[in-house]
Amino acid sequence: MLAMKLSVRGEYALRAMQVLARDYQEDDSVVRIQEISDKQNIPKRFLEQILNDLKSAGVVQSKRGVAGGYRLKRNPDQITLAEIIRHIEGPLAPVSCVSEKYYEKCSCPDESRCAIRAVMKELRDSIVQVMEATTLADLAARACALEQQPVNPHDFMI
Amino acid sequence: MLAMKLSVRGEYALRAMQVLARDYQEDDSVVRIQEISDKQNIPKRFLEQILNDLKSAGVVQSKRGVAGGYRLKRNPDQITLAEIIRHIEGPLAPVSCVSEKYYEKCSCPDESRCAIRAVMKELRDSIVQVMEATTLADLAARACALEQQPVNPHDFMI
DNA sequence: TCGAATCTTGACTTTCGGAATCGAGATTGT
DNA sequence: ACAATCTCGATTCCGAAAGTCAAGATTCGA
Repeated sequence: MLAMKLSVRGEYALRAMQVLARDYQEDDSVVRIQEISDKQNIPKRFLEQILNDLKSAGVVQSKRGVAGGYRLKRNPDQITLAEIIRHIEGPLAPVSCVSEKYYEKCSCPDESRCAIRAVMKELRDSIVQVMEATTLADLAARACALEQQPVNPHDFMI
Repeated sequence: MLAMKLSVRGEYALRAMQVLARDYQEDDSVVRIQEISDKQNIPKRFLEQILNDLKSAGVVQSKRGVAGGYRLKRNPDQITLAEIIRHIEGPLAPVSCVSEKYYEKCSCPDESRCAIRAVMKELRDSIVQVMEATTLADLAARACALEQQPVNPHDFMI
């Protein structure tokens, strides 16, 4: 019951893309869906849906048949977390009356003078800031760095 | 279908608290639930629930009977948006594996070395930052300022 | 050419929580 | 006493998220 949470779907998408980012090579090597599913504990059928969405969004491409699988369509440093989440879940804005492209009127009496809306816009900006600034390449790099470290759960216990 | 959205419940809570903040006086004047409901287009019965939650959370207090109603329990500058949302909706973290008080293990293979988690923690921090920095007094002040301005929808069209 | 491994597509089911409603009760001021 | 108000718990309603399924299309290797 988190206030402003990412859906499971969105989380899976990020985790799957992280796998592809780490396996990314210039040639056209692909990763099987089963492998992603195994590595990340994601239900395979569900993952299919997600990868399909990301395919039509132009984030990944696929290869069918026996040696088939998925790969990123662009270099990992050209794909931001914001792009992924926007395709999988929709706008990043916390309320739809501050969304750029998916604006919807809210039920408050005077939106143009709504102070809450002004604050929500600030919030939106700082969310977008983080998500646009982080690319899949960043993610892969951080994952590598973390792997070098000794196991110490408390390092990341917040 | 917003990615990291506030629930309607949370939005109503903020709007209701804004009303109380603007009406706040040192004496113990109260605002009827009906009045809040009217001003903000919030279903009355639903608002009752919300105000009750905020009452047991110590944010508002109530007075029963004919001249009854609600008022803030503390000065508006002592109540942050974070506090309200946390009581109404729960932790502000985008994924529960980065929540301070409501931590839950996630399904990823190695949480202590999860790069996504590290980014989500950053995101969490910037959300918390905005929400803790804003008090109901700020909200009321901004609302006042906005009311002085001429109507110009595009000023706030994002 | 056949068959196995893989992606493709769309529909389907299930589960769950958010949103909203309701009724009966308790309290207070006049 | 009575009317206005808050109080509390139960209940309904609904849609979306999460997960499942079946049949089909494509590719590669034997």
